[in-house]
Amino acid sequence: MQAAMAINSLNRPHPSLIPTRSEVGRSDVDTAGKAGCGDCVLGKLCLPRIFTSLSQDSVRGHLNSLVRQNKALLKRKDVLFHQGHEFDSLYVVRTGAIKTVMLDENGTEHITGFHLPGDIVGLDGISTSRYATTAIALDSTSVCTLPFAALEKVASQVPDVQHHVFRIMAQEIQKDQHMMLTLGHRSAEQRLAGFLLRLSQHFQHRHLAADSFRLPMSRGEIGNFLGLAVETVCRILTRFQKIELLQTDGRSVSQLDIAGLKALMSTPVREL
Amino acid sequence: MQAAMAINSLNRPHPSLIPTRSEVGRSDVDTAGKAGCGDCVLGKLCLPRIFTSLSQDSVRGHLNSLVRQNKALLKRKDVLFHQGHEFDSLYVVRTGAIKTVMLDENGTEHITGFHLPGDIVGLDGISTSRYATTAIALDSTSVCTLPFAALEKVASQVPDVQHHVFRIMAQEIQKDQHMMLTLGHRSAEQRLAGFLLRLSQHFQHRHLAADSFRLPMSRGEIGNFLGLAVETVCRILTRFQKIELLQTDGRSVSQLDIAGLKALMSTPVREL
DNA sequence: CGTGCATTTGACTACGCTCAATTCCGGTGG
DNA sequence: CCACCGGAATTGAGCGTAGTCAAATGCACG
Repeated sequence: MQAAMAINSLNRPHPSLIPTRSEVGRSDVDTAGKAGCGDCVLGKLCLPRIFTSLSQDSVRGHLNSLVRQNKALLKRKDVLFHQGHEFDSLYVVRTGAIKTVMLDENGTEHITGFHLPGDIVGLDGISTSRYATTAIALDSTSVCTLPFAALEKVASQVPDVQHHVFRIMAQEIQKDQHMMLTLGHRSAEQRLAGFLLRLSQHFQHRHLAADSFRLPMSRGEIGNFLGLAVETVCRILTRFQKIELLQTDGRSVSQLDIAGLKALMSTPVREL
Repeated sequence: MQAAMAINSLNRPHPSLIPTRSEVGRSDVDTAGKAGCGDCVLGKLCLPRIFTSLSQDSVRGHLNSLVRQNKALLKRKDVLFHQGHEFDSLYVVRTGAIKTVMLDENGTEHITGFHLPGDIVGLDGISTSRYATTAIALDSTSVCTLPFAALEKVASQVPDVQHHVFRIMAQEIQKDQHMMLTLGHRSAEQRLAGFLLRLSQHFQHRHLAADSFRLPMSRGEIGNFLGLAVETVCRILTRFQKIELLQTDGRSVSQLDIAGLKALMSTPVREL
């Protein structure tokens, strides 16, 4: 199975980070999906962040042709794109969850982000024309494909679209900078509290319960992402349970005390 | 002096991070400068990253009109733009150095980046139409101003320009993600080694000595940026001197052992 | 020439990592 | 359907890196 191959090649450090494209092409994911994405292009579920406020028919036409029938279904551990492969598309997560993993020079894996429905993945590939990370599904996940060349074309014809793409990229920059702050200046407790709050917020925005949800990732992945050892993540979670900030059962989190976590966040920070 | 005011308001936590624009406008920097930026628009010194490979006269005209006479000179500690102020322009550092500082909810300062000649600052303002950081000159610094509205207009008319802007923003994303890795997964020694190497590389690209240069920022600023205490930065620098990886004299660094530092970087990393 | 910040060094502390062992859970095959 | 296996999660013990506090020195700017 090709997807499995891709995963394995991730696990053992690969000397050449630029494998050829063909071997693990987009063919390892189901590109069929249900037909007729048309109605979701401007809807909230599919491309909420890009196309809000775009409604002229001409634009709608452009965008529909862009994403129509460009859906893909991924199973857990399927690879959406691979670090070093030629960049050609962005993807919008529709359901499920995706992690992006960077393999550094030494062969160590670093998770650069978790991406939930509405998020866009692949932006890191634009600068070098090669994906800078590998995107892996954490769950059964469906995505919309946005061929970047086509997106650029539409963007150059419709200023609104161009503007939106700029904004989306700038949002990513802000998000990453915020993460830099977190990693550089906050304690393990605060990192985890912030992480949970961000997840909670995400679910709230989608009209789901903000205080009780399922984590799509393992403790190990959380730790890797936050720069903490697995054991630290565990210990802090149990500590949080003891002081009633939340309850956990495996990957389920419930009774999240949002105010309490926020209070933790505003605790005196390392001044440095 | 208005610039000083701006600095002070940074040092003590300001409840409202969105001050009015007028009080500390762009008027606190010398916008005059020498006339005739025309010849540097496509040159290596002024806008190297944006306009490489653009040479058609039409493009040149657009770009010249964009940046001509839009230069500003900053003195040490002058504020180029202020967090929360309305975003309108990007800036290209021509000479000197700039730091971007983010003031978080708790009033703590976090340095999100140092920007040397050729770097672009202000990208973080695009997403919200307000600058997300305050940009402060570390030295006497000159910048080119790129009014963003005008840049967007040119970008929508000239696909090459649009593409370049996308790339520049994606580069920033990659840079920030790399920083996330550094902060989350590397030891203090490795962070500092990486920091020095990046500086060294920057100077080398501009045909300056790679193994001997002046740091434009204080130890404290380095520490803040790297998520380390000032004392740690000092201690590691003296340690580096003891093992002959470099020599320091105040802010001057010399005899940088680039290979040695690189070796340090590839030392086993925390697995997490 | 003095005041104040930057830098350096030392002593001590503590947060979070490592190593190790156990338990829990999910998936797989009999 | 249950037993088994392997990875995930949890908990404990001990340690090390880097932070905190404190003090001395250096340096720049007024």
